[in-house]
Amino acid sequence: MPELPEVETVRRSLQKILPRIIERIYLSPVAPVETTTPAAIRRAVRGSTIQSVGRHGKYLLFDMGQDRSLVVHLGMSGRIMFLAQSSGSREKHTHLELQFLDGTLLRYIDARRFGTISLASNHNNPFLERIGPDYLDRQLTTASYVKRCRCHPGLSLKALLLNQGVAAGMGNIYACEALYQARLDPRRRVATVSDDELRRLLKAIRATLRLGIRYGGTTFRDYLDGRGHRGKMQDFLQVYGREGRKTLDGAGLVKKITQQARSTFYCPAAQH
DNA sequence: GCGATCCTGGCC
DNA sequence: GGCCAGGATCGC
Repeated sequence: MPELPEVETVRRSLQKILPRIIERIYLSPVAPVETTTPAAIRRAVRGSTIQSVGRHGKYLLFDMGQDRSLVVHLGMSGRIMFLAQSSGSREKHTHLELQFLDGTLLRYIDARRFGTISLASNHNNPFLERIGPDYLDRQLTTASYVKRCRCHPGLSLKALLLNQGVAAGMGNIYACEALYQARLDPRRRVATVSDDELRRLLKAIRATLRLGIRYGGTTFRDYLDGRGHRGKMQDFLQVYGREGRKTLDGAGLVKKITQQARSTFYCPAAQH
């Protein structure tokens, strides 16, 4: 569910309530823990202070100092909730709960369990090793982006954007939106796309992601930020979810196709 | 490169 | 009951 703008919105909402000292941790028996064990997480977390929250692509990195971070990926259905006080029982599918020294709580809820909970250090992060630079990282120059794209000549543009190894943070909604903004056909293979078009694409991607952040992300059903607020970006999408209707700006009809077993929405009249 | 797969819930 | 969903990995 959450893509870069949603994760960034969550990050910002949580940053405001930090730092806080962790007193107690609850992990559900089916918590999606990866590359480490629940016991190691309990050991690392208890008594430590969450100083700040970072983000790389769709990963949230809770910095606990001493070169240790709690890594959380929200998958398709993951949500994080900050609670000023313990209120009754935990929601169904709560997999992680941190209770802070002042009685406040942080909960990670994920029905489908496509998310990830893990531990990392600055120099050993098995997740970040696998993915490319964050799309909003200034280190990702247009020249280096074009170079990275050229490593995947056979991918369609849609698959290129969803590939987190090229650069990280795009998901299905913003990929469709960015391709519309760049006026590029999602079915085109990278090999048929010029350097100029790739530069245009990167610009469109960044503009789309920033717009998503400005509107606090896209809420279709479950997405809420750390304080329970809905996003507003769903009211500004040009193509996503508009099959058979016109693009929001009225440029043309939106068509829905399947690529990599996922829905792509685009406007054949405007994207080439 | 592409499709199946992990999992639950909501909607037709 | 079947299909779909904002993600990512694995095997062909």
